[in-house]
Amino acid sequence: MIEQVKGTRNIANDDSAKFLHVKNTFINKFSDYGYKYIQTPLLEYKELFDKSIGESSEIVTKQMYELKDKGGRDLVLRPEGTSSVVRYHAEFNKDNTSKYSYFGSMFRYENPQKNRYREFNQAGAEIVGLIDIYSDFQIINDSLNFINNLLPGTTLKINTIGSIEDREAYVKVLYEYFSKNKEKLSNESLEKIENNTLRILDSNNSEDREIISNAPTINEYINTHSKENFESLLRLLDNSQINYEIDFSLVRGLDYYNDLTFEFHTEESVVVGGGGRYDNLAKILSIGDFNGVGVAFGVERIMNLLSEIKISSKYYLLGTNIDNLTKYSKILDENNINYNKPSRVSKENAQFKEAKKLNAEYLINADEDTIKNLITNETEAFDIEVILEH
RNA sequence: GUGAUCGUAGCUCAGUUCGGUUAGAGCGCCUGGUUGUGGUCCAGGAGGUCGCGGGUUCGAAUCCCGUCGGUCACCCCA
Repeated sequence: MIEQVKGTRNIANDDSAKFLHVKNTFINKFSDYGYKYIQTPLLEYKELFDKSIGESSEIVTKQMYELKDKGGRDLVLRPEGTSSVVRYHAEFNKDNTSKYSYFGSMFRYENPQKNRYREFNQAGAEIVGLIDIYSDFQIINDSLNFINNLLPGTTLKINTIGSIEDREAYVKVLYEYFSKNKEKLSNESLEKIENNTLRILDSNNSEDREIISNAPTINEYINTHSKENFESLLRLLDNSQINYEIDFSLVRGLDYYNDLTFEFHTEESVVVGGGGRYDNLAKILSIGDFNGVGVAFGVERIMNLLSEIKISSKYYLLGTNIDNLTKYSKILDENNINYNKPSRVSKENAQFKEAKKLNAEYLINADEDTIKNLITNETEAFDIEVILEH
């Protein structure tokens, strides 16, 4: 038996309807809001993510699917979507400001568990170009409208992490603080002191809790401009009656963020999406000097929280005579009626069972020239005019 | 990368402790009949490299080692 590749998923059976529901809702909503759907390649140069996500991030150091193609190029299966959108924008749309939405597979090599797979789908939106606080606001506002349509009760957590320079200064202070308190830190956190100091802050380890709670907060190191922006954004949210929770420990996994970071938490405390501002990403990639703000949702995380979606076919065409079946198919097709039918000419009882299983409303019997309402159990002579009126 | 746990029919599982005829059940599927109060019922049937590889043994679904995969947690993250 050849089994599936570890961490990949087959979207089939009950998942199919959920997947399509999430995808259609996302694309329709964001397209109504004016975001242009974009599909970028699954393959990108490794360099794109080395530079954008940052060499200190685990995504780059451990989790990328890397491959060399036959021309010797260093490629990766994309681990996230923002970098590709920004690459596209710089190449084909540089001087404009655009809203983009995307939907598709991302790849990260890590051990699978609930809500985390090696190939997973992200639904994302970006505003790239010349942007301001209103751009930040609408990414959050549009995201909340989308996610609360699927998962009511999902809430916003928000933070500002200041400029990249602020963060560098803060990391230095934090490094000194943790170095002085090394003996109180857990082994896991000790490993992070040199390369990933910031991440010690969101350790769940009980040993670390006290030392973290007394650590200097980033708040003191954030420049006044960033602070003012954050406060105006919070005012915009207040005015729109959007609830939020400020969480100073909210840092994102990707290095390119500055100022705004946010996450969406469901009632079950699952983080189904997150995003932030990335004003320096184009500069980091040396492809331009424009800004951006974006969001990404974990499609499987949303799917795992949806209750079962039942799909039904309104009409089911039944028959044990192939000529009768094809005759009725022609009539129905010509009148643009969607209907289901048996995969082959099987026994009548089996066809009837299938029609019931698929929650069909009407059963067209090609052998008897009748149509039966399966809810009221009334049978009458088949008449295409009656169907067209349904 | 680390740890726990599982893998027997399409699905859910029994059998594994303590090795022993031909590996079972329910559901689903197929055929014939029955049924128009049509999902029922009756009869028959198909379907299994016991995840894979190696080892121990007269003999392995069962014991040992390895490996692949599922689930969950840590790390990390959407």
